[in-house]
Amino acid sequence: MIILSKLADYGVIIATHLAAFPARQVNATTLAAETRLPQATVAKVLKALAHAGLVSAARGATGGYRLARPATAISVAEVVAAIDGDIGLTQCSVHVEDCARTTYCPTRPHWSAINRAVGEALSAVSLDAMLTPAAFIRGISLSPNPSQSDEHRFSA
Amino acid sequence: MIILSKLADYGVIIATHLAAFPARQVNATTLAAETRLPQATVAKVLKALAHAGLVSAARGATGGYRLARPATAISVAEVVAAIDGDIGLTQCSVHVEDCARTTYCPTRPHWSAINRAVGEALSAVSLDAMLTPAAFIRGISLSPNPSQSDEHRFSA
DNA sequence: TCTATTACGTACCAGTTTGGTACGAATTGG
DNA sequence: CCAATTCGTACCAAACTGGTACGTAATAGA
Repeated sequence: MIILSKLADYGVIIATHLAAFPARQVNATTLAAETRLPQATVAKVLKALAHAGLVSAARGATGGYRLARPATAISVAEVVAAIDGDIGLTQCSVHVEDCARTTYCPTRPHWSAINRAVGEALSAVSLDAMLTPAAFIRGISLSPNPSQSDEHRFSA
Repeated sequence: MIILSKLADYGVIIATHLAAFPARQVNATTLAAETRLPQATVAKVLKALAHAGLVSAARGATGGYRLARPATAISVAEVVAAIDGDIGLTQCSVHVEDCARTTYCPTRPHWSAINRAVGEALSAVSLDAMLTPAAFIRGISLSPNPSQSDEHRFSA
């Protein structure tokens, strides 16, 4: 199962790329080329980020985007939420009223604890941290071919 | 955004329900009625759980399903993985080879730490724990209308 | 001040995945 | 031998995601 949508993944890549050059104002086309992402999709992601106030947009001939706040003050959770909406484990976590089993479902109250753990994991990492070498976060190999490591896959 | 698929959510509900009556062998139709879930969907979920070895299926006239292991020895993560597959934050977490940006994408190594946090959050909760009152896990209100609480929603 | 260039923002369309259903094959107890 | 029950496969519909195209707004230069 994949937790993050492609767009949310792109959003983190784009935001991190912006964080790498804080003072620069860059347009969507250039950003797309530098990140190797489709131009139109990048524009769509940037729009969502701008709407959430994470990046500021300047129009006109010399316009472009830049981060609205320092990279240390923007968490991955914010970027993901800007694109995919609030984070919730189950349907009833986000739309409580839609669940017909509200009165007797025994499992529902327990999701909140797991929900919180996920949210905190995403909130704990800032864009700035995404730029630092991975080794600073955990003992992750920086080998050229990280697929040798099992770190990226979680198996029960 | 919703992290768990509906089927995975159903899977936890069904597995928890089975855990509530450990010795009983029950068929899919009865299980569907008791959980208020569509019969055909329950059968599909049970098939996935049986395939993963979490429940044992008995065929024939007096057949049915039961947990293959004690409820304390089955984690929510296993149930989810049985239905939705391995847990991964991003596409490249599960299918590393599919990512064309492998060589220069700076964000990828960092996902593993978040991945691990999510996996541990799901692994830490057993089916047995899902049956105990929520208050034992965190200070969650047990009021008849839990929607009054904000615990279920995570906002950045 | 006008015009042309540049880029943002919105609306629309196609593909894929997920959720749900129905039918047939196999197995066991009476 | 028959009936009941489950497993397994194949199929269909709906929702969502991803991608594209077009219109609108703003600025720089003349």
